[in-house]
Amino acid sequence: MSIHPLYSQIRQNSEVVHNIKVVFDEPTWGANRSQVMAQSLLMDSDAAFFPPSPSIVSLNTSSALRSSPGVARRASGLGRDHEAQYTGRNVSTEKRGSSMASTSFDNRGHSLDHLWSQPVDTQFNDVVSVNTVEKDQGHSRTCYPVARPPSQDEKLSFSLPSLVSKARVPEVKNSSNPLSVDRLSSEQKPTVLPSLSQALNAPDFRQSMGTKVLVQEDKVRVGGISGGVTKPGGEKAVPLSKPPQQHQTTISGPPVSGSGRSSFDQSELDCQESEAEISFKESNSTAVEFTLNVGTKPPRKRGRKPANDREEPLSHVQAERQRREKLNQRFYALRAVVPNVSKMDKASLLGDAIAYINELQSKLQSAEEQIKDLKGQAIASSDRSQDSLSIGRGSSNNIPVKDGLSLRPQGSANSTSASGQVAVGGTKPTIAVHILGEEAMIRINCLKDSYALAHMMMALQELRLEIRHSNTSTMMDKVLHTVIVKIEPKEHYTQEQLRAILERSFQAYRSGTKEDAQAL
Amino acid sequence: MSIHPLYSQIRQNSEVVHNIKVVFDEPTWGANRSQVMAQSLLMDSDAAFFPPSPSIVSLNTSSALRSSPGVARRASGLGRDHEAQYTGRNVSTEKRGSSMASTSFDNRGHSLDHLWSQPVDTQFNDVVSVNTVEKDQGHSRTCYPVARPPSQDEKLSFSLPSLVSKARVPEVKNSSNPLSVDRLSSEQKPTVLPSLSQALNAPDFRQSMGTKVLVQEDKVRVGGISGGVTKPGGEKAVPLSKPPQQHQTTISGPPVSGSGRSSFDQSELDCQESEAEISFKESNSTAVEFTLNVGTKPPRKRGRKPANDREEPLSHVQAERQRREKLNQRFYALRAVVPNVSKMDKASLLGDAIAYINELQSKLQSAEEQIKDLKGQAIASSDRSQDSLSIGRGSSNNIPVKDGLSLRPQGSANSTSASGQVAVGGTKPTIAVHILGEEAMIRINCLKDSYALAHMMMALQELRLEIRHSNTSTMMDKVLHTVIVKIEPKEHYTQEQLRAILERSFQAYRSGTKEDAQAL
DNA sequence: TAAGACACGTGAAAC
DNA sequence: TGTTTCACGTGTCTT
Repeated sequence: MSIHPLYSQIRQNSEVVHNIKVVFDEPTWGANRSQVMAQSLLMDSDAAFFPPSPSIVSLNTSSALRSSPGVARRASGLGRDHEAQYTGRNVSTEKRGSSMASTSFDNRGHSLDHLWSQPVDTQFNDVVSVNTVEKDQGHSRTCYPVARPPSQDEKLSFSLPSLVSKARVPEVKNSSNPLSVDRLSSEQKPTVLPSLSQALNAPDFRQSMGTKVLVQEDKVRVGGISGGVTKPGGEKAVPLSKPPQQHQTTISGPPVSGSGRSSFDQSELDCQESEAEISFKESNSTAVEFTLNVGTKPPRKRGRKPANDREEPLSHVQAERQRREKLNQRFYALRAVVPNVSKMDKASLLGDAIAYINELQSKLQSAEEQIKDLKGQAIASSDRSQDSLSIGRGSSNNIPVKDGLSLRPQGSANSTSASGQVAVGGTKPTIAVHILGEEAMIRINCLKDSYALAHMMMALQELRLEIRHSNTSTMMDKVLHTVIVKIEPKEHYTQEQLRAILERSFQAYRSGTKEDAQAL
Repeated sequence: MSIHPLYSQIRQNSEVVHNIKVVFDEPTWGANRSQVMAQSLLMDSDAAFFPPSPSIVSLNTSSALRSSPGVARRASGLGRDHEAQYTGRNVSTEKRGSSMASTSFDNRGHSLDHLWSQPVDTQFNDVVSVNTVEKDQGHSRTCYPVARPPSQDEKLSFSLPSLVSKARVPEVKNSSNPLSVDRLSSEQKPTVLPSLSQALNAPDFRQSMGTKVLVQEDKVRVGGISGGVTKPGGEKAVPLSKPPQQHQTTISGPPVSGSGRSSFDQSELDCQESEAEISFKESNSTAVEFTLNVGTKPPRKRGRKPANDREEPLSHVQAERQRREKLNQRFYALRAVVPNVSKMDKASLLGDAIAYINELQSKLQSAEEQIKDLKGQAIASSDRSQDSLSIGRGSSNNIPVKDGLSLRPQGSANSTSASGQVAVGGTKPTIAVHILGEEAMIRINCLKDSYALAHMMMALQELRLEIRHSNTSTMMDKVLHTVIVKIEPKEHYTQEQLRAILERSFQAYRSGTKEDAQAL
């Protein structure tokens, strides 16, 4: 084939940018992240993970109980780590392509992480990063820094002379002034850099942009071509300066091939004219991709997507980014739940998490065994006590007894329950009682409005059943209460008895409140 | 420069493998993994991570309560998915480089994953995977499928003609006969494939290996070079057949540069002769890396690391690989300890792990409380039985609730409360309110007997705050209620307001009931 | 077919 | 100083 000739030809243009891909995508990573973020992290896309229990709660409450120090340390560590990590990441991200960029973030306390998954319209980022991605830059450079055979045009589109990536500008790591640019950015689209080359060559242009738009600049030391790119503020970025060299500029419209699954996949199959082309691809949200191909090959058709291979990678990149983000989120969440993780790197984090899980498991196991033992013991003793010593202390234990009174079956007593939540009798809550040893698990399933828990609590109170643990979960319009109470050994109810009692007293309560309400 | 000449020169050899890196690493992913394996995984190099723990415990208990369907689904999926995923991954991994391989695993239930980190002597794997990694294969292919300029030798070492990767052999996904090879394999080291080429070209040689050694075969369609590699059964794999072409074989010794932090880092800086070299790198345990470089460049000095730039990237690559491996190990280990993880991808795995940890935490907490209670109770009862056990079974135990009412105030009665928690009015419960969005988290910390939850519920009911979630935990004589309520957007309380309201109404309740009680 | 998941190699950066 | 970690873009494969 004519590889040789082509090759030499290319060689002459060795300094030319073969392919420049500019991606305008918000970094989405805030410089400083706070605990808040951690929380938001937990609740992000898959809330499913954290079943009924709001993770936050468990965090503060249970873990606090369990290992406060760890938590505290974690918290501090978390903030720091996050910050460090994210800033780090941010920076690296910007730099990645080959040139540089700085980014700003809003410090509003909400994490930007979820931006990616955000429906776009709601979120706008002040951060504009112009990411010039030369595919295979690293590789190309590594392999053949100077010249490459043109063998395939499509290939060509990917190859980029390594030389390009050398010039770099000092980057702004933290744009300290976040300014509430979020909303503004969309308006600012017109503020485009005049020309790419200009942009690229002006190390400080960023300042001119103010906090609003931050552009990574690329110093592309290509033959004669300097691609101007900028201001993707809006959805549609407009290429201001066209590279001097021959090329067709193709601006692909809004995203066409969205994946559909992820909230944002503004993937787009921009046309890739093989020869010289500028494809401007902008994600439906903020990410804009600008591809400039100065190929040596015969001009590709201008139609949509030659489908050679370009478009794929694009949305692919986004998808991958998303995936990474999600994964990282999980890591942070994990960091949050595992005590003593502090700074650790991912591997260590995982290791710690595993160790922690094992620890918990073993502890739990031993605890359960212990419980079993104790219970067996208790039962034995209670049996004994029953038979013989059975106690009487009748009324016993409640100090607070005083209020206990209301218990009266006739719910009339406790007028206070104002709500009058018409807990209609119609939907009678179902009450299930399960007695195990000296504990009973009571489950009440009822409609949300019935305030069954309150009534139940009152009933339990009157019955002098000590509440060991309770849990309430709502689902749709139903609510499930689970209460674990301690039953005085002396009084052994059967499950059915207890259930009947509860139901009655519960009903009494309800009717009582209703009456009260009506009465009032 | 002499690029042209070089280029053409290379071109002639376009079909030649520029760089072949063969990594002897066991796939480490068993086709079918069992729980057992998980444990073994955990105990691998960092035993520290996994204390005494019986890893698999709670699966059925708590989760069943919470989300049985999900669990069920997951569980069922587990077997299948795991297999699929792992086999799939395995395959893909093998294939990755460019050529092919198949792998087998022992099905004995132990995973091979930990081989990497294993001290070798203890563990031997029957599984041998020959992984030919040509760096940048994908990239190279994309760019210049056929020929590349030799520009830099160092680059060269990484580049590999894409052509190579096409031929592929059917792979054995599941070696069905695991045979207890583990112990045997160490003995079998001698069983090496005679030559790489042979091994590579014989698609069925695997059968010959029997169940014991399974080799992924690579069909490297390189010019004349076929690299033969096999049988790493033992610690040190011995390169049997050397590629026909010129090359220096360098076998680097055991790992040199351990990171020190993680228990296992068999990182190693193998010497990388740039030109033609076979670097045999074997991790301290089982991982052996075999690198064959057929460069076009002038022979680099054979000394250690020319330090031009080759060693950096190389060891870097190695290090990164190692890191990834470690991370993956952790993932697998995690997969092992977390129940119901099934097929999940990494993100989901992490999510599940987090959920599981939360679950364990809460369970453990409640279990501990229970234990405490039980113990206290036991003590109390023993005390009681001593002191007062006398009494006959007074009213108690009667089914007929009716007596429940006996409740009559006058704390006098409460002698029973073993703890005698004088829930005096004195100890006012502390109420904390935290508003987040349209939800508020209310925490009440009070003495166990004060029935604060009942009161609080009533108060909330009156305030018409919808209860989203509630949780009650007891600890010693204290009880912590956590309630999450939904706040109607229209009525925006501040935290303090809400707190005050609650406190007031709560107090009112108490006094009210108290009054009632007194009144009665 | 298109989307998701993974591993890889690489540049940058932190301890 | 260098080892190690990280994120990224990409290719491959699976579903």
